[in-house]
Amino acid sequence: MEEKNYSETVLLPKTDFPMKADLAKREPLLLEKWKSLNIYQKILEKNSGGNPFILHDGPPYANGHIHLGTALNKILKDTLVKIKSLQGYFSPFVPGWDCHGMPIEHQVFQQMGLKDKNAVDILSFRKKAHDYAMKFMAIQREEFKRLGVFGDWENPYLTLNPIYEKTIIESFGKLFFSGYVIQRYKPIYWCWHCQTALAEAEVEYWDETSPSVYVKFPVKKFSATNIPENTFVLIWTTTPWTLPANVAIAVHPELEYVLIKTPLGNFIVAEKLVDTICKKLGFTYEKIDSFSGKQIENSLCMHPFIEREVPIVLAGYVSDAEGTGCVHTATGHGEEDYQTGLKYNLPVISPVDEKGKFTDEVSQWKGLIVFDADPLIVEDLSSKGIIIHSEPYQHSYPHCWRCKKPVIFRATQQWFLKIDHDNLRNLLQNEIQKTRWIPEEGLSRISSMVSLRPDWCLSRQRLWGVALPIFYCNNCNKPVCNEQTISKIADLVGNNGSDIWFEKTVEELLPDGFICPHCKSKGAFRKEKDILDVWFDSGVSHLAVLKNHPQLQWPSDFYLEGSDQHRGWFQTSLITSCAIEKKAPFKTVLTHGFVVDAEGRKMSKSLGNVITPDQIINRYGADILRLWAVSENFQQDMRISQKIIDHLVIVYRTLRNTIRFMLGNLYDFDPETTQDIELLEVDRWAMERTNQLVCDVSTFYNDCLFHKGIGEIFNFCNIDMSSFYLDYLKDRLYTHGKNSTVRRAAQKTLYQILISIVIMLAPVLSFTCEEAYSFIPKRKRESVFLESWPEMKEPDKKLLERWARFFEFRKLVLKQIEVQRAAGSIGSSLEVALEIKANRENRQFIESFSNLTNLLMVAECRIEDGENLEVIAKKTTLSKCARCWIHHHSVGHFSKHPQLCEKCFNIVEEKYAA
RNA sequence: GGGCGCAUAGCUCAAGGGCAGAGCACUGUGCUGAUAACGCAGGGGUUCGUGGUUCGAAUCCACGUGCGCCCA
Repeated sequence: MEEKNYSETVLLPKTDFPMKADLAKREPLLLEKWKSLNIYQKILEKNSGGNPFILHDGPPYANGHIHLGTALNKILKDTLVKIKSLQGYFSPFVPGWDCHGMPIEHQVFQQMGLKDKNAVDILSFRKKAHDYAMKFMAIQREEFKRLGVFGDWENPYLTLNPIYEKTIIESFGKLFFSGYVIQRYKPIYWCWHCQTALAEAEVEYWDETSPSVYVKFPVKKFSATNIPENTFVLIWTTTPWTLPANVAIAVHPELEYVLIKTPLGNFIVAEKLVDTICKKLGFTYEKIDSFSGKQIENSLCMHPFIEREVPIVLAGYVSDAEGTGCVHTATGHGEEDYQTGLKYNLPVISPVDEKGKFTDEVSQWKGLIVFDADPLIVEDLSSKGIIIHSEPYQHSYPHCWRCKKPVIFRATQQWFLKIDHDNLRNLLQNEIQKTRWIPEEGLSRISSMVSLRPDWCLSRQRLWGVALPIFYCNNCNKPVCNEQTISKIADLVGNNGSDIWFEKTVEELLPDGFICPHCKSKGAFRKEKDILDVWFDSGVSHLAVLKNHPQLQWPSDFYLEGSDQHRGWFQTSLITSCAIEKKAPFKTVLTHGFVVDAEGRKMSKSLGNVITPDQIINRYGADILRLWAVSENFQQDMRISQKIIDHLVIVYRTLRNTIRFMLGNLYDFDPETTQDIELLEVDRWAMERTNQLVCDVSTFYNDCLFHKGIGEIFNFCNIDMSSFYLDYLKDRLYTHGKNSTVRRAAQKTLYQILISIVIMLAPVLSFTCEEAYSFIPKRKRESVFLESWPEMKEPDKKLLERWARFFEFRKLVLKQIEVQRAAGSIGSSLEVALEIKANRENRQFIESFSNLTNLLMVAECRIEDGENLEVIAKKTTLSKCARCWIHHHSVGHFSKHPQLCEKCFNIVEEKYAA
């Protein structure tokens, strides 16, 4: 018999949506499309009447290329904004950059080959720093666009824009006027050789040998017990030159201290260190008494060689690992000492000038560089019996990164924002409570930080930033900052940029005829030399951006940053906002973890485990990177590795193929003509399952559980669609009449499902969904992003439960088929004849499904009464239809087409007739 | 050293006192009309470790280990 080729009579899928994604090549084309469409503005126009959803972008630093962390952050923001936009919210996204600050200053310094900061021409330096920041802003902007992030890229906010800088000045002014800003001494790293302040990052640590000394402080008043005459607290230090600045002795509240009697007098030291000390000093001792550190708090000693009372204070950082357990405290020469000093209201003494020389206050060693004075101090005090032991000591010590000389801590005047002024700290805490933190741990994290945080030091001794808008009267030396001066400077800066402070003279910066508000002098003034901490720049972004941009509003709905910003931007924003507006600038704050490698270690050059965004984009496409960003739970650390990427590529292919299959079967579909077509029960199941999916995904997305949303979509495509519904539909789509109800009903269902999936995936797989969308017939908006979110309908639970039971039954059937397949008796399930034995209830259930053989994709299904439920699979005896491949008793009944079943015979006849 | 987290199959994640589960990967296999595609089945676990509470612990508690963020 002649084998006819019926393939050409079968309605196979057709689509130009390629199976191979080729994202690295195709994505740039879609970027072009979005650009020419002006998609960002179109979306805003579409949603102009919708409720606003304002996500305020935290500004990345305009230095270097983006890394996976910055990419992750922007992708998450973009995904959320796209979801909200599709849901109809008016959701403008104004990206920003942090442009001032030290890293750029460093880079420019190196580029210019400069050695001495004091010799720099400030204005030409700032011009270069400006250009540097703008260059990297432009680079990062292109990199963010390449990720498929939508936003107002042509009008980003930059902390170096004059209009932004104006807000910085005005905000500082407001804080100053309401009393938040104060000036106070604080120790900072200081290089006496370069005569400059150093930032933490400009200090290098390496080993150095210093004189370590044991110094006795006579006790004047003791709070714990009665003590004998001639009692001393013994301290230990490796910086003898700081002894003149000693203002206190710190002990640990929980440590045990002892009073011992020795040939050299009675000493108080930590109990654990007694033996070591006495051995080192070469004397025997007798223990007289003991007490906790807490008990001796507020005792008084005398400074050993200066007329000064020295209290005993408590500090948690005191340890009994070495020394004496009693810590020499010089508030002007150490950060910890300084913090302790703030708690106990100790004076800040720092008798050292900018050249590292002792001032007049230290008459014995005045004019000597402190390190040169060290041996003299040791010699002199030893001879007086004040130092009772000294020896060289090797330890890690900070050095200037430029001249490599050991640095000192030196107290200088700095400006602070007082956290406890006007009940600010409590307001911060209240606003923290009112904010929604995702994950919830964020609340306790920031709350505990705020409860302990010190005042905010606003001044920096640097070049690249906004100058502190403060003058000093040359007559009374008092700082001057009021409405008049701020108003003038704000205008000047707003019109000319912050360089104006360095360009103009004091007279030009001050209002005409300005009189010192303190001493009424009309005389000369001088400018503050320090600039504002860059964290202040970004900390007022909510004011500079949300209040000035016509499409935005204050406060914002959402902040979304890495978890490190609990200390950084969240806090600085909250502080400026609460101090100025008495309210938080955000309603919800979401944090994500950090990008780490396969083993959970952070990425670093030294570990050699760095993966860059462009490596992934160039090889796999931005959609793969976007899929990664939302596939893991970003509230924890985010792992990435080749293995993970390979896995994502497979996930992507599955999603793409599912979409492609649906598209391929809709090539001749027109939703207009099928409105009255009635769905089969299985189609209604698919629709209800889709309803359920839309509800679940929407809920997950709204809770920012993107990975769960994506997981739901993936499982739906994989399990509900690929494994069952699509496989089952092939017969209806391929072999039934082109316009038959069963085929059109299938298409009508597929069309709805496809649109739902493509829209819900678009915020993540933006490129792929945009591409796929353009192939959906009769859906001719310019972009998938101009669509609306699928309608959330309550799914028909009863129907879904009925079908869940059907799938249990199907599983049983599949298992039996596999048994036969393994035995070699059958191949395709279409060859299977099922013999089912079922009790009444089960039988009724199974028989309630029409077209059971189609649903199970088998040839025959015979049901008999039996116990419970039993399925046996056998090979069918029926003949296979050459066209639809279904085994059917009608095959062979038609002499004209002896290989066809009745259904196919009719279709083929009709076709040939037509 | 301190604060806040995290640790479940090779990978990404569920289960929050009651039989440790899904998808992918892997292995076997079917189909050849989604074809560099698709279907079916299978193997795979010291739930980071130690101790405790409990009839019962991946789950609650304590200690420890490793990792991350922040601080010192």
